[in-house]
Amino acid sequence: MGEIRLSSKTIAALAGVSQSTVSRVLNHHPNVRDSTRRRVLSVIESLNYVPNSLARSLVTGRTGVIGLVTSNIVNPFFPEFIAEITTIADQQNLSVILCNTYYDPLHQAQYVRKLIEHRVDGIIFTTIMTTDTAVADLARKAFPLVFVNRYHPRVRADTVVIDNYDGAIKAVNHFLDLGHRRIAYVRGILDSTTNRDRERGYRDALRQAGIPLRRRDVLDGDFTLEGAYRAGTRFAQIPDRPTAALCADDHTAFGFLNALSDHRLHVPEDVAVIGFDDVLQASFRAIGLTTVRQPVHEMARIAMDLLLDRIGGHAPKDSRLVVLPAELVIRRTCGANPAWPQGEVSGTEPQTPVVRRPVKTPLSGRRAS
Amino acid sequence: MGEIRLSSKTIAALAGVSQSTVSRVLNHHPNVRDSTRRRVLSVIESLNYVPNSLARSLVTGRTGVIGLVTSNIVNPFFPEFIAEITTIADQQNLSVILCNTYYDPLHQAQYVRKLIEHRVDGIIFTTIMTTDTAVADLARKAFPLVFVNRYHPRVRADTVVIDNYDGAIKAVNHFLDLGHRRIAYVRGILDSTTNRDRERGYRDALRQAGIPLRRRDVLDGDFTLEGAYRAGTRFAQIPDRPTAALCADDHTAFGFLNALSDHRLHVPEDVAVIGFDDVLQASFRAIGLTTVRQPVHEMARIAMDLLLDRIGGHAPKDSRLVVLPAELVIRRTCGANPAWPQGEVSGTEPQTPVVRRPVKTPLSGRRAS
DNA sequence: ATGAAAGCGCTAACAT
DNA sequence: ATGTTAGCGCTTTCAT
Repeated sequence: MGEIRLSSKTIAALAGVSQSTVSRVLNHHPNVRDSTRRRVLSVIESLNYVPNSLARSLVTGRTGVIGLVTSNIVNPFFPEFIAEITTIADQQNLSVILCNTYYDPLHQAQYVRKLIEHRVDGIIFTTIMTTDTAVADLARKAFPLVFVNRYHPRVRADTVVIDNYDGAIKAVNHFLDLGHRRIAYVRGILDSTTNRDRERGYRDALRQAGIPLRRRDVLDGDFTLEGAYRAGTRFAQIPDRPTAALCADDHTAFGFLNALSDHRLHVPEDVAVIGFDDVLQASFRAIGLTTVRQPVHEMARIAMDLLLDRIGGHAPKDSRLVVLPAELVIRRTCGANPAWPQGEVSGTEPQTPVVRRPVKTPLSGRRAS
Repeated sequence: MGEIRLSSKTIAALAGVSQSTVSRVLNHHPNVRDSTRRRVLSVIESLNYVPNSLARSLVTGRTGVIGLVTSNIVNPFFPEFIAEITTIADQQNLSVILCNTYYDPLHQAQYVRKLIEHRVDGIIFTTIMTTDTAVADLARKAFPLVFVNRYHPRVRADTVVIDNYDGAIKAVNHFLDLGHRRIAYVRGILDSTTNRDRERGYRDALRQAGIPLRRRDVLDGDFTLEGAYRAGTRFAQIPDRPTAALCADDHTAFGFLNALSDHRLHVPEDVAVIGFDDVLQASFRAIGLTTVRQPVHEMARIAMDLLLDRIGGHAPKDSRLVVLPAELVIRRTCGANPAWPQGEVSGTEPQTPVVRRPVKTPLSGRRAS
C-alpha cells in the first residue's frame, strides 16, 4: 500500500489543494469544507496513501510507540503479560517495540538506548538489571516509565507488583500446615526484587515457625528451565532431603519438576512443590501446580494506566506504587487439593474452578488518553 | 538520557563545529580529524545526547524497525519463535514491533496499516487471515515481507514452512502402526494453510490405509486451549469413540488433554494423542506429548535471512519457498516410547534425548547486510 | 475555509 | 577535513 515516495504534497497537488488542507483532512480538523474533504479523501483512497508517522512525530514530539522490556519471553508469564499489553496498546492506537534482554545488563542498556533513539513515548520494564544505569538515568529525567513484576531498589518510578514477600509466607505456611518441616527454596536471578522478596518471605516464615534454615536447602536457579532442572538434580542428591520446595516462579517449578521426575521422585508424595505466577500451564491437569498467583491481566492494565497517565502528563509528580495481594492457588503438587488426583497423569474428577476475584486498587477506574 | 529538545545542532554549537561534522562523527565517517571527533564525542557524552532516529529515517528511507505479526502469543509456539527473531534482530541492530492479531482479520489489517505508517523496513507474518487484502497489496508492491509457519494461498512471497502435509501423514501412520483404526483430528482455524495442509495429510493417510473417514471424528477447534477443551469434551461423548487423536498443534493438544483428563479418559491407554510443533511444554515429563516438530529456531533464522535479503535488495525477483522436513518426536502420549512411563505423573527413567539433526536448506550460509 | 511559510532533526550532495 | 545548503514529509502558526 502506498507507492514508494508518496507524500501529502502529491495528494495535495492531485486534489488541487494545499498540503495543509490534506493535513487537516488527515487529522479530522473541523475547518474543512465537506466537498474538499471528500475530494482529498478520494485521492488518498485511490492512491492508497498512508501518511508517514516519522515526519509527523518529528514535529508533534509523539511517536505513538512504547517500549516493552522483558527478560525471557519463553517464560510463559511474559507472553500472558505481553498479550494484555498489546491489546490495550492497540485500543489506544499505540505500537509496541519488544525487547527481550535475557537478563543481560548489556543487552538491556542497548535496548533502552535504541528505544530512546526511536523516541518512544514511554517504556514498561518487566525486568531490570540494576547493574545497568540507563534506567536510572531515564527515571532521573522523568521519562515516562513503569516497573511491573519487579521494581528497582534504588530508582523511584511508578511500579506495580504483587506482595511477593507475603506470597512466600503464605506458601511456606501452607507447607507447614501440611506437616512439612524441611522446606527448600529454588532461587531465581539474585539481582531481582522478585526473587529477593520471595526469598526473604521464605526465610522469615521459617524463622517464625522456629525452623532452622539449612544452607543446602536454598538452591541456586536463574529463572530458566535448565537452571531449575540443575537445581532439581542437586535437590535429589541431598542425603536427607527436604519434603517440600518453594520455587521462585512457575517456570522454575516446571524445570524442577522435570528433574524430580527424572530422579524417580514423586510429586507430591515424595516432594511437595509450590511455584509463583499461576501461568496457564500450572493449571494443566497433568501438572496441577500449586502456586502464588500473579494477576497478570490486572497488572498489565494498571501498568498501562500508570504509563498513559505519565505520557499524558496527568500523573502526580511523586511515583506511585501499586501492590496487589498475593493469592495461593492450591492444586495437585502440594498434595492438599482433593479435586486433583494424586500420582496419576489423568485426572478422575474435574478441576475445582479457581475463584479469581477482582482486586480493587487505588487506580481502578482511571484512564489516560 | 538526552535532555528534552537536544539536537545535533546543539552538539555542533557546543563543540564548535558544523552540524554535518556531528553527523559524520555519529555515522563513523572516515573524513574527520581525530581531534575533532574526540571533541564532538566528549560533548555528546557529557550531554548524554542520543540521535533522533525519526529524523534520520526520514532522509535515509530506512527505519531499522521490522514488524512481527503473530496470531496468539499465548500459544507457546510464538514466544519461542519471537525469542529467536528478536535475538537476530538485535544482532542486526533492528527493532521489532510486535502485533498480535488474535486471528482477527480486522486487527490484522489495522496492524499492517500501522506498520506502514511507521515505515517499517519489512514484515514477518507468522499468521495470515486471507480475508484481509492488506497483505496482498503489500506483496503486489514488492514490499519486503515473509511468511513463516503459514503461507498465503494466493499471494506469492518468501515463505518458510515445514512439510505439514507429510507431518500429518507420518503422525497418522504412526497411529496405524500402533494398531489404531479410529483416528480423530482436532482442527485449528480453517483459514490457515497450517491447518489445511495438516488436515489434508490426515485425510489422505486414512484414505491410503483404506480406512473410511467419519465426519464426527473431525472435531472443530481454533488453536486455543478453550476451543480444544470443547473439542475434547465432544470427543469424550462420541459413543464408539476413536482410540487416537491428531491435534492441529501442541497448544490444541494441551487443551484436548485437559478435557480428556476431566472426562476420566487416560492417555495413552484410552486415547493416544499427537500434536504439532514440539513446544517446550511438550517435553515436560508430566506431559510427554508426541508431536511433529517444527524447528522454530531454524525457521526464524531462515525467515530473517529471507527478509534481510529482501530489505537489502539482494533477493531474486521471484519469491522463494523453503520447506523443511517434518520430524515425528515420539514421547508418552502415543504409548510407543518405553522411556516414558505410562499412567504416572512422575517418570521413572530419564527421557531419551531427542536427536535434532540440522536440516540443510538452499539458504544456509547466506546472510544479508 | 484555505494557503504560504517555517521548522522538527537529521543526512547528503556540493563546495572549499 | 569541514562547512553550506537543500531537502525528507509532515504539522503549525499566521495570513487571507
